Amino acid sequence: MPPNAPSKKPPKSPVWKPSAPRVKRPSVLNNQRQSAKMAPLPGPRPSSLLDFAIMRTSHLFLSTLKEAPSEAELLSHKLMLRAGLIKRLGSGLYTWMPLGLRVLRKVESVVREEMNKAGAQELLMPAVQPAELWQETGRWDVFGPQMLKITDRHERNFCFGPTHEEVITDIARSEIKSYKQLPVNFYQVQTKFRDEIRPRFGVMRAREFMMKDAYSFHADLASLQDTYKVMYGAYSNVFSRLGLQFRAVAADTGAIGGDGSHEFHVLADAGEDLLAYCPTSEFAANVELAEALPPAAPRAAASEALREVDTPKQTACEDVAALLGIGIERTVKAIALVTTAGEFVLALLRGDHNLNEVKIGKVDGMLDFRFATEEEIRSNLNCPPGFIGPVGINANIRVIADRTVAAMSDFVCGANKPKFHLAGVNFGRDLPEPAVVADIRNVVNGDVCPDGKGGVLELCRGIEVGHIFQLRTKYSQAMKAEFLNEQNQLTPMEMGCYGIGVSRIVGAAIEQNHDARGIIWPQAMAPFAVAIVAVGYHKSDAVKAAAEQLYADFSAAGIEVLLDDRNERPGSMFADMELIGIPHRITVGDKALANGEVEYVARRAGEMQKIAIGDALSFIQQQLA
RNA sequence: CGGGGCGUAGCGCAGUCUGGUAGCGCACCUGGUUUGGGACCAGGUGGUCGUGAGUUCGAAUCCCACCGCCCCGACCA
Repeated sequence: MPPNAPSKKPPKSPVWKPSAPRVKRPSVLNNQRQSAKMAPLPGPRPSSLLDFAIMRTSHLFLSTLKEAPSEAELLSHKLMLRAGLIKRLGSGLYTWMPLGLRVLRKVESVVREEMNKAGAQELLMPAVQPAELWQETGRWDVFGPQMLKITDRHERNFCFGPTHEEVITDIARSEIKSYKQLPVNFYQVQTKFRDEIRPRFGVMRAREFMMKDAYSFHADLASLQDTYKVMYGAYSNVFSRLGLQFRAVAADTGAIGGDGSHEFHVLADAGEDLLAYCPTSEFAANVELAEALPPAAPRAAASEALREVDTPKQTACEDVAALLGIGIERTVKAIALVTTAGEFVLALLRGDHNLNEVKIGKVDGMLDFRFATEEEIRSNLNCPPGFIGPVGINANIRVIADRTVAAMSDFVCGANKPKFHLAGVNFGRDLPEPAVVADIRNVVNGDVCPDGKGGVLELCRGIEVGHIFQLRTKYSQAMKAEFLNEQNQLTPMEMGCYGIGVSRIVGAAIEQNHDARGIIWPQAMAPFAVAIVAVGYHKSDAVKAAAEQLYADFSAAGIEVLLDDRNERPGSMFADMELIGIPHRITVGDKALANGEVEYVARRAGEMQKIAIGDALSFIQQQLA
């Protein structure tokens, strides 16, 4: 405690309590301390928030690292830590340092502009929400451990908001009484908290994160669909403006059905979602949902005789195929599953295909299935795993065949006999036709696109950065958010909700835009548009004067510029500017200056070119246009 | 929560097996020499070795418990 701290305890329950009570100091003292610290800075420096666009490295809090902390695995996470954008406080909790916050604000502002343009209105709801609202919709219990529940001094229950449907619906029901007030679309940019099972990848899967969430209210479904389309467009604009490669994909609409939900993914190899898309059409879907069409050609007639083949050690389809010298697409694998009702089921897939658990879950009775244990396989088929197949099994074991398998003939599968497989197997002759034929596999590269336009699917990975959803009346009914329509009837409002992971976008953008030297910011989210590196600033008056002049000119032109005026070696300055990803760099040095020139390097292209110093401003303006 | 790994200076690591004055590189501070791709020399600052409890004359090191973090699986912006 400072010597002049009050000896009296603060009052017990003050209306307002400063976190560190101390006697008021003359403000002059503070100013003196500040100016004493900051006075030695050369040249003009930012004196207020109005000068936000103007910055120099001798003033900016920059903390770069040569080595990434071991906590980070993912490249974007490492780079964010090395560039000093973020700092970890706890698992899934990050401080946005000044440089990082500039980036986050850039993303926010693009999002705000597009939301406003789309007719949404910004508001700000509390981060902490009373339990009662969540109990109304039943989600207090349903949301589960992902929700951070807290208790106040009166033992009342609250949560730190993981999302805001309940709060916004509460607002709507108390404010909106008439169809004349509809439609309306509210949004906010808020800190959310979701107690993730396993936070990882830095800000890409943090527990506390920044999200833009919008909620629209409508008198009817047509109006909801209109706004949904507008928001779809707004989201596309946001990600385009941010300079990201992205894809909107059809998402699971669950019980609601219809064309009601899309996810927006930034394409990146490190993405957690696998996507299928068609390069020649608009089709794109999460692999969990992408339909695998039945083969175009009907099943060929049987041409081989059924025979047993020796497969002493071959349990995997690819090994069996290799042993027999046939393609793996001639093999069929059987996967043993057990339903919650205890039914033992065989799922048949082509050897090179993989089971899609979401799809098979939609087959009758297969909701909440699990994989059979080795004991269950042995007792039902009298055979160890690795050699099981659909031939000669007990007639009451249900066989679910993938569409592809159902169209196969003369295939190879397990013989239900250790160390043997069967070849030349044919449905209808060697075993009954399968009880169920369904789409139960993941699509693969080269599958025919299900939109019927003749394209062929490709797979890629994506990071989900946005999700739009037609909620319909789920919340408005539960919470009685009703209005009077033109016929004077009380009607629940149609609702839509639209989320963007603002902080996640920063990580996703780096994942998509980096090289060995560091981050390469897309223009729209760069913390600074231009870096001026002054080589020999503290040694050469000419360099100093030229760099300061450019800095002043750029600033006056409204360009966000970072002047590197440190007394560092050039290598360090270049390395720092590259690590933090400034898209354009002007180098001012004695050599080029002697010819009246400066050097320009684009962060991405990396090739240096000389520019007359008088042309620097217009040249950069051209680059930024 | 299950399986694996790690906690030693701001960051990266050695030391732990076999107990005996806590080390290296980077960063930071002072002085000097340097200055177009992360300089060099000299001198320095900084660690109750994650926490607690034990064993021991003596614990970073051995024993026990706890906490935290990271990686692999089920959640999602």
